[in-house]
Amino acid sequence: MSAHPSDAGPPGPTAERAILHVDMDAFFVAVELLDRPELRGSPVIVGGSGDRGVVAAASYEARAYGVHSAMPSVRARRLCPHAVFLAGRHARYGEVSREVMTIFRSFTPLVEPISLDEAFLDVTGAQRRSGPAPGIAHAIRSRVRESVGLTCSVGVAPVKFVAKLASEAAKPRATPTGPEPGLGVRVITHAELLPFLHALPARSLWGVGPATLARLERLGVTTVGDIAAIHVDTLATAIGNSAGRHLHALANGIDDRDVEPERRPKSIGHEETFATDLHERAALEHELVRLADGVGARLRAHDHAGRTVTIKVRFHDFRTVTRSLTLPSPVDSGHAVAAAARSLLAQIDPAPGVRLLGVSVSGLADQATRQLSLDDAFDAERSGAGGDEASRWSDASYAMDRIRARFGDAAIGPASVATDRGLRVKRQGDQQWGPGAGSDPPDAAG
DNA sequence: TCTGGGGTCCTGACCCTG
DNA sequence: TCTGCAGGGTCAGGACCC
Repeated sequence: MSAHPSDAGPPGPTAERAILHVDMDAFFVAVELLDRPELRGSPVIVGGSGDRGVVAAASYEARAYGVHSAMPSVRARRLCPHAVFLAGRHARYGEVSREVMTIFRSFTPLVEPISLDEAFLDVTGAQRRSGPAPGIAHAIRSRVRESVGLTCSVGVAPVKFVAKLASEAAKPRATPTGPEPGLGVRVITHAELLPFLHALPARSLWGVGPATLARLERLGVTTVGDIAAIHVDTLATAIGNSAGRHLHALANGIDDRDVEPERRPKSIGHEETFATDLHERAALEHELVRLADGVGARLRAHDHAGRTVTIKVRFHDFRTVTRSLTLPSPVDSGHAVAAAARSLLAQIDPAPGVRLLGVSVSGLADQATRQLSLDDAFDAERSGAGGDEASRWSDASYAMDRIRARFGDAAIGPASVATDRGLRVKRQGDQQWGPGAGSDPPDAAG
């Protein structure tokens, strides 16, 4: 168990563990409606509008037509031709998300954000100050509605994954006649845990996707109750040791994972699907530099550096390959990431056509705790006090960050990402759901 | 009916080292 | 010196999540 900050207070010996899962209702769409109230009551879809885009969120009016998140935008448009398509504003959603998380933290410091629109809260200790967990759940809903103008659904349970399933059960539903309000708060007590769980379809367990479900069905398993009843070794043989034991525990209501307020990222990356496939190596290298520049900027913004550089290439037929390289010491400059990524790209023939390119860095370490490698030390000695080439690029990158902070992202960048229309800079969320309709094709390097 | 972007975790193959 | 083995690191891919 992680230490409970004194503010939350340690749970008494008889206090039942109380976990909340708070999930904003149709978050991206709800934020858009907040800013454009004239769209209320209409089918609204947030997502990529181009041929290769997907739906990020759909209003309950759009869901009534069968539209749901992750659906290709082309199909969504066919199902609901009169829907209003919005491109999505990642920065705005982040802003509202921070407001909502601040409200959560006013109830307990033990808040684990899962994404922009949902979080786990451990209110075990907070119950002494604020009363029983169901009351806290209702108070959070009211506060979010009053302060931000959005609605959310809350699940309350003794364990994390059941709290999540409970919030799902509390959500509004889309029906052909219009949105049907949900419970808002669903509480699952210790006594209700197994009956609630065992009636659910196996697919609702965290970790059961299409592939695992197919294997489970071959065992005759269709519900969570079936998973609980089957022998753990049979499950481990069918879906792998780790996953099998984990699912068996979940199905029996066992989940000792704590709410972790400070989760550190394990990798940082960018990937992008192109509006049209790229066949030329030069064009791909050009995109690679742009993506690597964005990754480097984020590494430095989080004060991280990483040793393993991975590229991901998805071909026109959706075949996807990854290539990775572990460097002797951590890097944080776009230049160093691009150099490693370029050597990996050299192993791949782009001739069949590449639809997606990605660059990521893992094996992250804090800059502050970063050890000077032997190579660094030798280089520093060879070249005097100036350090090695990598650290000079790192210094240059930090200087670039300061210029961007003052004059904007497009003020400075790698020469190879410059076009006659200015710098094409990659930033998180600027193409979240696929290339938009009429996106500019990437420029070939020249 | 065509499949985004940003992640995490797990597994298996392979290689190196003691 | 050779062989077998165990363990760790790296690499690639799959599955899953929001």
